[in-house]
Amino acid sequence: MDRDATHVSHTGGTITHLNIVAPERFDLLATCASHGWIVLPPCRFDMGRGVFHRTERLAGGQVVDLTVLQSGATELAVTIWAVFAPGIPDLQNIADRIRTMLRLDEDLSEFETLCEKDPRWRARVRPGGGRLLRSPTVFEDVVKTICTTNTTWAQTEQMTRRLVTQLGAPHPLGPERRAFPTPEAIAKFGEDRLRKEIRMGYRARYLAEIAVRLASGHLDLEALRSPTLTGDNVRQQLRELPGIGPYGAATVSMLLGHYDELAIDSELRSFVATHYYGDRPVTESEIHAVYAPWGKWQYLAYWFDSGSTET
DNA sequence: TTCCAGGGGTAGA
DNA sequence: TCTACCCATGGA
Repeated sequence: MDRDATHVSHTGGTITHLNIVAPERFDLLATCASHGWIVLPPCRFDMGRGVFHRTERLAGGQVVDLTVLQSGATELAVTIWAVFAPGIPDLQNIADRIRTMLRLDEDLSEFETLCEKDPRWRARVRPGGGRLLRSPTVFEDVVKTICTTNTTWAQTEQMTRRLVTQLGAPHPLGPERRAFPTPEAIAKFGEDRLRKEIRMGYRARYLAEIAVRLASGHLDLEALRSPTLTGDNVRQQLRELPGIGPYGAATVSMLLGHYDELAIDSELRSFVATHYYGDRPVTESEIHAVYAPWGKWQYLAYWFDSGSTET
């Protein structure tokens, strides 16, 4: 938390305000529009008002609704809707999650300097660009990534929506707003119901196994945030998860801030073929050749090259 | 019907 | 390391 919070009580609940300091050149709209995750629950975005919404289940189990608005060049105004008065640990917990989701602590100055050298890229990377939206937990990013494999984006949305609607903890003042399900909730639900009710297909087995390993304490995905780990270290550990292959590992490691490897999927393959190889089929080495000059920033470079603001 | 979508696991060479 | 095949689901 960056400043003292204030809160007022009202019928049935409390509203607490919290200010968070953002880095220079931060742009909430650019960050929210940067990744398809913005349309997957529990994320919501009010484009007209520029307000980012999340429903979060805090460490103590209470569910809160959050709205984030950019109130100044380097200031974010957070409003917390709850049925209790959040204490200091709760506010710290909420601030940490927002900082993680919006990558407020990531140093992108080297990438920005590289973009500044080329007018083409300077125009492409909008002010505040580069901070790609992610989830507050590695678990949520892993689950959502598995939901993107070998399926359409529409089905990814449907699977995620059913997971949150059926398994997410509801907000006490509005049960239509739910947090992302915990590993415990998914483990308890079980593989069979994930397949039949969430319609995850063969992904049900992968998700059930990961949830059970997390819930039983045999797996700690948050440890992957350790700054001592390299991108290769992170991807190697992710590859040990069922359902996470080369694409999934590169996607999640990118979300963890390692941009040194491309996640090659049908989308990237198609983009590179169209824009660099006259629309003919391309090999992986031809794809790598396009972005290799960007070194440790190559995935981020691809992201802006493709103008990825997809939904 | 058949194909395939922001792939992954496995067997066999 | 590379290839072929299978895996659930649902839209075109």
